[in-house]
Amino acid sequence: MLFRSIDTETTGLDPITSELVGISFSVRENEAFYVPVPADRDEAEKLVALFRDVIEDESKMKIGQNIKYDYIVLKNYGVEIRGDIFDTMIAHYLLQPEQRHNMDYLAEVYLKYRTIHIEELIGSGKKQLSMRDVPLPVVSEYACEDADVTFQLKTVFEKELKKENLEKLFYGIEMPLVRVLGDMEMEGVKIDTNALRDFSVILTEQMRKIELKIYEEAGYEFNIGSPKAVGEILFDRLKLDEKAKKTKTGQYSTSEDVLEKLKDKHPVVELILEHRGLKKLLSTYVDSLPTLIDKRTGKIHTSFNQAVTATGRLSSSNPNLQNIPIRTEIGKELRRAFIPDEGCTFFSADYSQIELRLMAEMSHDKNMVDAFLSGEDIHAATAAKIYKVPIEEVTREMRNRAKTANFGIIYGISAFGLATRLNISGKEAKQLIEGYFETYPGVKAYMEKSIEIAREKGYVETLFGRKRMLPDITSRNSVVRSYAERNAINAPLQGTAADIIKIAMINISRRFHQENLKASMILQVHDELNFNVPTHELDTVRNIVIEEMENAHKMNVPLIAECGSGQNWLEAH
DNA sequence: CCCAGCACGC
DNA sequence: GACGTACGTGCTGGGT
Repeated sequence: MLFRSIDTETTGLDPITSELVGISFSVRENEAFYVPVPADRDEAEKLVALFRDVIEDESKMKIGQNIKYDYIVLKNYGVEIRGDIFDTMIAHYLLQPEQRHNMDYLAEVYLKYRTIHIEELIGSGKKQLSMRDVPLPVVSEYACEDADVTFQLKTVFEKELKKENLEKLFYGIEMPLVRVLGDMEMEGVKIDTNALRDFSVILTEQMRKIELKIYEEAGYEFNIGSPKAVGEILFDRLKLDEKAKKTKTGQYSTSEDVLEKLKDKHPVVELILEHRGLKKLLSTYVDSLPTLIDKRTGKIHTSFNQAVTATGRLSSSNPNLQNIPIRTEIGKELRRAFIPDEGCTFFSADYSQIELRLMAEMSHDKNMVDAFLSGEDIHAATAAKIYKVPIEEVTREMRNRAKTANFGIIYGISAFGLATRLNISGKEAKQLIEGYFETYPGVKAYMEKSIEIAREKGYVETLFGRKRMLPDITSRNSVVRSYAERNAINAPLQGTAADIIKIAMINISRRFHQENLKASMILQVHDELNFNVPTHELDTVRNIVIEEMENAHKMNVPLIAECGSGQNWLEAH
């Protein structure tokens, strides 16, 4: 056989820390083998090594359900899954991005077969067993079933991928990316725990001071962390707004934009906002990141999920390293704690305006294409054209409005939405949009065409054929329909940007190996890549990364990548 | 254990 | 008249 499915049973969910319990294989339908792995680490590695020829055979395709997991676990035991791979989870993600992709579901839908669910073996909740405590015949049956089902799903999905024209995207981008992501996760990111400890002390002190001030100003003590309590204080007791906005559950809304507008009415409002910001910073990042450092590697290992988002982007979890603060002065300080290894430099590169460039590229709008070709500041150039002034005479206000309009366009704008964003009247917003479409008529046509395509086919596509289904595009409910229409505009742009950076990641990883570099890619944040680079390799790495990012896909509108380096993420950005 | 509300990123 | 800008993850409070 030219391919085989493989599945590992382990002691947990995290591939970095979990230990192998067994490995199952299948090479034909309705047949599978299970190899139990001893708990003793040395014994285990010896046993796994016996399967090196099978697992590392370049000529055999390896089939797996979420095979990045098995790749990481096995690599920790000294063997590396090589050869082409076929991930059934990701295959289904390309076929039905917004459905579920777990094996139990896939087996029921595509094979009409109900699998043994893991909870039936190890239970769930607090009193969950380890897979190691499950009797051999039971775990063997379960593991073999998984390998068999995965094998059978591959037969179904390879045909579907072909039928849906998704083969290039699957075999050319998503599958090569699996190992790249696995390597990134294993590499991890180093954290300066001393810096975080100091930062925590400062933030906690500040928060305590603000807390006391809040009680003083409000005249009451209440739970500042409870939106319900905050709403009652602001609106029932202090009566800051007679017709306060309520959430759908009937509670007062105390969201940032609501509080922002109440700032002038009472000094407590700004203090509450500050308190919230600090609390978020502490609980989500400063105090929690150190607890997530892996004892063995001394680093943080996120997991990059390749089958979650509706558009093709990656997501990051446990912890999410794609939402580390950058906007506020105090928040961005956190990035000082993300550091390179000894003797290394933190290197960061990001695409400049990739989604707007793709709007220019895909719409062929002459004015927008020219603006990018001439290398102008795109927001200033947009403002100059809308307000019909020379680019030198564009004010900050004009540029800011044009910038918001540019962002709005990518998301599928409405006049009301733009008005709220810019705090201007509906009429002014409408005029701004009209000016925008006069400036970029091709963009307007492209947006209409995207919606038209969605109506005709029921889905939209990226440049690389990634689909997003939009059944709601014909809904009689205008709210539901408008939502689908915005997705019809946004998904091809956001999704194509995701495809392009994935290509860049694969090519960068290949170049690093080819050129025997010790540098490693460690993070992806949608349009940004971060690296841990031995300092003497910095010039080489910079050239490779910029070259591969800018040439990931040949376009008429140039793709530009900008970069920086330093002793931490903040300095590099 | 689950959901709502909120806040962080792109 | 309501709705009102895409895509995510994590924490806390508060209900069951």
